[in-house]
Amino acid sequence: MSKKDKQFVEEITPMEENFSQWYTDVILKTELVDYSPVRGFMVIKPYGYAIWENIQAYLDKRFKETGHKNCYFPLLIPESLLKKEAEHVEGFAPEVAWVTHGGDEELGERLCVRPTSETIICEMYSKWLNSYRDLPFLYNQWANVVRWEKSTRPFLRTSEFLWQEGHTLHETYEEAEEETLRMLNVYKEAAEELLAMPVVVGKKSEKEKFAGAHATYTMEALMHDGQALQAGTSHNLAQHFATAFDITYLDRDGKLQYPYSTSWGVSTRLIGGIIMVHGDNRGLVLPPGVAPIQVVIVPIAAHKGGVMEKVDEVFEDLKGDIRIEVDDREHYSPGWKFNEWEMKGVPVRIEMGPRDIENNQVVLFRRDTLEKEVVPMDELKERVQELLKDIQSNMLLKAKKMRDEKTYYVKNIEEMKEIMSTKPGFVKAAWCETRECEDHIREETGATLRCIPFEQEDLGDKCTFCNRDAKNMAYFAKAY
RNA sequence: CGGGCUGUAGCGCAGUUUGGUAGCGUGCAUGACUGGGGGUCAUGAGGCCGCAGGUUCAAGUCCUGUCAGCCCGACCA
Repeated sequence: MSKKDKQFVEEITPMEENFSQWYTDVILKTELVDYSPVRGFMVIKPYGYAIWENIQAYLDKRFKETGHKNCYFPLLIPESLLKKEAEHVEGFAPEVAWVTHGGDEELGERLCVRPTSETIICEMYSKWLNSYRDLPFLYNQWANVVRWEKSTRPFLRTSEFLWQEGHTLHETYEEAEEETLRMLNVYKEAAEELLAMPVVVGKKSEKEKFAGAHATYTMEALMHDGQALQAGTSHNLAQHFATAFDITYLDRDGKLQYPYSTSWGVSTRLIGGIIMVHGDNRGLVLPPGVAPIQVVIVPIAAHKGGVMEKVDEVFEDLKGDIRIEVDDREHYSPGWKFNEWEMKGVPVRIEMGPRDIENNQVVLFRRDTLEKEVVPMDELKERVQELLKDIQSNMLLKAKKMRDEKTYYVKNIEEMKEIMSTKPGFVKAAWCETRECEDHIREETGATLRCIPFEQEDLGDKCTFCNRDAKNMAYFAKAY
């Protein structure tokens, strides 16, 4: 390896050496984000934003298929509204940003920048709901929210982030519960089908649930460093917000009733998940489903014998179904471009040079396995489509394998402590579901309850940690 | 919030110990040659040394404050 090569490789800190530094290096060098002048606020650059747009497109379609409509509620919420639901305000108060002035004038009531929109949406819902015939309300909004965080990391925890928040009203508890689980399932499918990110779905403990919720469901993904990422949540709010905001309607019998509400959201945090589940020491590895560029064509010796003509031909042929770009920059060498696009995680690269033109073939490179293959020109389109599908499914398999390798059973808290300090990951255990035990586990091991999974395994009748009667099998991990 | 570290050209850094004309590499611009894994040569442009005070004849360098970022930990979801 030449001195220069070595220098290049060292641009990204190896993940085994320092995972946090690797993450920081990757997001900056691949131009997903940049830091803004305000602490905790990030700029999402075009390459990063394009990933978000792809996530949005998929989810927006799924939301509409499941009967939801988009709308938009204001950024600012009067303090009096925020305070209406006691647990909710207690949970969010420490991290809301306040607007106190309009121009030079001090406001009569200060306004908070939404940390989430339950309150203002419920306020509006109380005006809009009159009859059982109006139900259900199935609305979603794509928005930004602000939570004043003490320590931040781009995508994973920022003071402002982009997300969608669904807010629904239903006649019965059962319907609300069904909606809550339906949307969690949409998230799970998005994670697995689109992001190739395996998730564990289940319920949060009382301690971990959303401020003001009756029950919180979550999907949890495991990152390369063995830490879990809460990748999406769905809350059954029961009648908590309806009563607090006095949302009422007349039912079939002419009686005044409170509806049941839900809320659910995923955010730009998902992008952080993609990076940390799939990335390697060369940089990003993007699943074709969300990759802004799925295929890049790198012409070699572009000025020679009909190379560009053939490149244009291939580009025209593929561009209808595939997000494809031609890297025709003349001042970079092919080798430089190979490395650049690998770092940026483009799933498939097509190399086309004089040799290929002569033999009526191209060279294909796939980012997930780093393998090259030679393909005859007339099989190219078919092969590329096949390859994109194969990469997508292979990435999910690979991620599942990684997760399974980092998922452990333990016999007691000492064993868990050992695992958390040496080879962190998911720990499955029988659990009593008491707050006392949960706090103890956290203190001893640094791990928190991730969820009580829907898919249960029989791990015995006694709590693995405190020997009380176990209620369910649960997942624990250190979390982002 | 605590501990450690950093801020000098787009990026990576040296210069700070011992105050005295702003440096290197890379990138960028132009041109030529090159082109199958981070090319070669030539010419050129690019600096409120994070910001604000202070000490001094003189501050990138010393002092105070402040802002931002990174790493480790705590907190939070």
